[in-house]
Amino acid sequence: MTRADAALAGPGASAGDDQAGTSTRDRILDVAMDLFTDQGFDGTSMREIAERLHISKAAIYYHFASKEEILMALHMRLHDVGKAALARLAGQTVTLQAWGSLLNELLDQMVAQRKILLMHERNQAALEKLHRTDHDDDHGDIQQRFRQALANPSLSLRDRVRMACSVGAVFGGLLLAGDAFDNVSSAELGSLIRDAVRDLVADSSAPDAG
Amino acid sequence: MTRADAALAGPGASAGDDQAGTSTRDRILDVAMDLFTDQGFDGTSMREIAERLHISKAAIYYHFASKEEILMALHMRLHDVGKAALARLAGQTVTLQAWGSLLNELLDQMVAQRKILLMHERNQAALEKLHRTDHDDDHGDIQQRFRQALANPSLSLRDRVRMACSVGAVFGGLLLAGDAFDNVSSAELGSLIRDAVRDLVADSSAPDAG
DNA sequence: GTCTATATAGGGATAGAC
DNA sequence: GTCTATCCCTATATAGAC
Repeated sequence: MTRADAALAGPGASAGDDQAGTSTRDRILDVAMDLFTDQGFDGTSMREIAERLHISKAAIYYHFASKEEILMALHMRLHDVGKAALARLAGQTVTLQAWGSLLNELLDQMVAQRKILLMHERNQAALEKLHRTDHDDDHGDIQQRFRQALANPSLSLRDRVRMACSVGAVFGGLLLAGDAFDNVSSAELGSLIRDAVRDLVADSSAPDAG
Repeated sequence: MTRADAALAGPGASAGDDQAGTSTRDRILDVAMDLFTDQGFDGTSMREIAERLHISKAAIYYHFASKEEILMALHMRLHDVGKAALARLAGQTVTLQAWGSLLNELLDQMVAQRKILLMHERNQAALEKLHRTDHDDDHGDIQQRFRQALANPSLSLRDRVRMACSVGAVFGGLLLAGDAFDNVSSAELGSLIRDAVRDLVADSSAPDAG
């Protein structure tokens, strides 16, 4: 019996660490995150992960039952962050203003987690497949909820487009620049993006769209 | 000898078509675009593409020498669009205002090409590998130029972040909503995104950042 | 906890008939 | 221009020794 069998049940701590990694498990996750981001999930083999850590392929299977379980563990690192915030929105209609303040609250965490955010953005296909396979998870997926809000017919089209644009703006500021903003402090980058988002969700009254 | 040998030399017309596809070659590209978007490049096999078209795997190899050549052909569909516009920026420093008007010009085309834009966003890893392999192309890559502009030290950090955010906003408005905006006309969606971008690049004078 | 095999499957690509 | 059949490689995952 391997550790991987119990891995799904109790994740323990280690979720928030970034440099982390005294444990082999965390080091596997860190390396996998980098490789999945650069080469994609399908473009990365267990052999590559093992080689970079100077361990064997089978050693990884001691910690994770499958390659997909590695991806799932990485997904959970991010998912837990937005979970609480998104729960607040359950049931109620999300206005543009509410959206802005939610984004405002989440921004610091998004800046901190931008590496894993990038991994998500670049592995949408693999992550969707994961969600289709494991439909035993009761987690209302974040993206799904997000799209529900954007489809809400009680909001004006203008506001819904603004909501989508504002999230895109955050992603753009964090991820689109490549390494151009790597030397910028998280606080400063967060502050600048915050200002930009504010301009997008500030209601200068809807002009014509309904 | 197969057609695939000549495919790299002369692409012919067919680049701008969207529903297109009387020719087998175009139908292959259309199907591949959808599958690459949904399942990822690596997650899609030649067998799947062939099956959906009710032709054989080998039939595809008559039109394309490799799977990567299909991806490259799709890449070119989008690349040609931004090429001309980006050429204007060569050499000169790109201000936030110039960035805004460039984006403004490109927006209609981006709306029209949003399907292929989404395919690009979701297959970054495969596309980068493509560019690493084929370094015989003289095309200054779009993303590369874009990141150069964002790294330009003669611009304030604030403006550079705004530039990244504004592009992200366009992507967000076009792609992040899933199918929520599918029923919206291109003209209206474009107009709403345009307004959002204007708010981001409008200079209300830089506050403190340098 | 980590190793060396190995089973098994699937993918990309080619050959050659029609 | 499309087919069938096949080659070859790499990947995931497992078995079992240490």
